[in-house]
Amino acid sequence: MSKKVEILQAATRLLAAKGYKEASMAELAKITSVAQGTIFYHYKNKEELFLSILEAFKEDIVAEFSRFQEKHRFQPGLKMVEDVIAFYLSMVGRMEDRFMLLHRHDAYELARINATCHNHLEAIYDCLIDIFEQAIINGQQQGFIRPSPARRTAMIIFTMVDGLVRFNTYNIYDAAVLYDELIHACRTILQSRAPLIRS
Amino acid sequence: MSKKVEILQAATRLLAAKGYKEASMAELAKITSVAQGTIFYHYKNKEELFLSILEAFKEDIVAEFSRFQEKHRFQPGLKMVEDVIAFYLSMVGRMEDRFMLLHRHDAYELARINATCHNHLEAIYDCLIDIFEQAIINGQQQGFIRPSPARRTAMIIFTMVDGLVRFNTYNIYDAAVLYDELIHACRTILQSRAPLIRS
DNA sequence: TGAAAAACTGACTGAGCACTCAGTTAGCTT
DNA sequence: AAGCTAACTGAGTGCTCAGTCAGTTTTTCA
Repeated sequence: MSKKVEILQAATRLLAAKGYKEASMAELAKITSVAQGTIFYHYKNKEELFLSILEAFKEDIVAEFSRFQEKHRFQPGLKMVEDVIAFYLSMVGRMEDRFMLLHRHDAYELARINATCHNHLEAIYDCLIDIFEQAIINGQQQGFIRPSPARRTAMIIFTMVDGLVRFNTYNIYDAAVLYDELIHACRTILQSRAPLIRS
Repeated sequence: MSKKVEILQAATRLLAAKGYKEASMAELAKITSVAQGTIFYHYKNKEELFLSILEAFKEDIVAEFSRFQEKHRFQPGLKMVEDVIAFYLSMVGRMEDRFMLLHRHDAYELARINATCHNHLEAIYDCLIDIFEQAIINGQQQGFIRPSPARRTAMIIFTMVDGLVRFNTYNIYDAAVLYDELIHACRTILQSRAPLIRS
């Protein structure tokens, strides 16, 4: 593996664990057994390195989405709700570092002044929500999921699932306890035949 | 107002806006028109200042909770769902800085090695979730809300509402668009009489 | 094989940082 | 007014940091 890729991967881990400002280039150099100068040979500066991490994340997320689409296109019924949540959680597990990065403020702060960063973030979130949206549209076509604006419903479901992940990361509550409750809540929101009672 | 309180308030704003590491004591001194030494006269170090901010937040949140309890104890029906969400969102608006701080990683990182910080955070989250839990228990007693483990349901609702706030903070999506969808989803999850269909 | 290009090195720099401390000022008591 | 304490000052200290650069090693390819 090239030094450039090694640096990128180590940087992902380090920046996720410590945050942008706390992670130092000296430590990154030490971890990758490389001189500090080498890092700056491959990446103009710390910011560009950070953007490269985001870009690689974006590409991997998009690839995950295709993978999901192939697997789950013909999955019938509400079982799909569990599946899509399980898929999302497994993805979080496989890309723990990057989801940690996504839960930090560094990227959003940079996005305010850097269009590239903003675009990467937008693409990542669009893709994450696409996963839920596709499942909802699929379920609606089959009649298992009640009609609703699929995109917005997907965003609601996404915030619920992501909230669980966050609880887990923050280490304040045991998120595992909430898993069944979450599935149940999602089913309730989505399923057809449950009459809507407005008070 | 005493210099000590002025420093605390300015620090809250600065740390919320910039994050723990990015916010410098020199800038804080400049903002409050005070010598750097003055800050360290009142607060032993940056960490103690940060803990003081969290402590003040905790106290204010607890006070908000009593305020809410008095106002909403006898609110009937599912209207309460809108009310509790509106109350939460108004609270976020009134204490924007501190909720921003709560959405950063700084506090959770410190909580890992500092018990005081962990306790403050736990107390804050407990209180925030209490607001939703109380409303749910209330609704369940009146028969408007289906029986369920109130605490866990409250946590689910909390993550949804907090997710909306986060979307808004992150500036990636227009969160306002989701408000009606959120209320609708919460009602669906909570209301009685909607039969539970397990596939 | 030799020369050009690419990859890599690490000592160095200047800026910014949290925190200190010897000294000054303001407020309070008697 | 005198004496004491609490509040405040800001230049100074030692340290860490991102980024540089002149020089060395490795790779490429004709």
